[in-house]
Amino acid sequence: MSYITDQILKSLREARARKGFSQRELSARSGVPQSHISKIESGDVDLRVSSLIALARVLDLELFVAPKKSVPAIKSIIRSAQGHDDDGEQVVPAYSLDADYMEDSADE
Amino acid sequence: MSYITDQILKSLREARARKGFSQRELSARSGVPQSHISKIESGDVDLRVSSLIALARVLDLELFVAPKKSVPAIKSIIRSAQGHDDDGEQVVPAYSLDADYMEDSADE
DNA sequence: AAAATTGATATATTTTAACACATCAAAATA
DNA sequence: TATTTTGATGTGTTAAAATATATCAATTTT
Repeated sequence: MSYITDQILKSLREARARKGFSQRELSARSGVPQSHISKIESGDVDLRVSSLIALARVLDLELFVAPKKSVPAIKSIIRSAQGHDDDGEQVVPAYSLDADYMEDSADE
Repeated sequence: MSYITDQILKSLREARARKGFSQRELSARSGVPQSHISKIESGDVDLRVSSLIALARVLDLELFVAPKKSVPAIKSIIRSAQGHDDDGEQVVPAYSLDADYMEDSADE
């Protein structure tokens, strides 16, 4: 179903979205072809570590290996790192007072 | 020089050592050929993510992606996780009172 | 409405990881 | 010291990642 971890997959997709990169832009910056990025993000390719690192680099992510037992603590750290702004990049605002987009909407 | 991160490489080697597995035993448990493990540990192969995950699994490690800025905190957690025992597996004792091995020794 | 951008998908080719071996010197064990 | 185990290395084969390139429907933008 997916050669890669859900955590990694999710992080890649979200990080790209957060940066506002299209697959083509990420491709240009990382050197990985857009068609390949698409396959990677959909999880149906067993990519090489170098490819993963190349993408992570551009997305300001780092690849790791950690003892299983320290996973919960690490996930908590990651959560807070992405959560509220803190030295962070431009955090896309969930809403904006002077905007006139969003006629109406619901979820997320 | 090395397709993979130093952190990952080091973790793989140390985890195997900690568990007292030979490359052949790790091979048997993970399904990755011994000859390949050797190449991987010496860092001159751009392995696939599935291989890395297979090895990590056996070594009680997990593969991750984290925001660069949270790296220091994570490394600190990892350090303490490997450091002193804490719910940990069998931690190989540095010395033992009723043992008659180790005529003499020094470091580590 | 027209134009541009986006993610997904397809094909053909090249590159290389992964495999199954087998061998070897060095280190550990008997 | 003889034996076993270890990590490293090599060869040939196979499977699949990675590439370049092109296309397409669906959005998004102008």
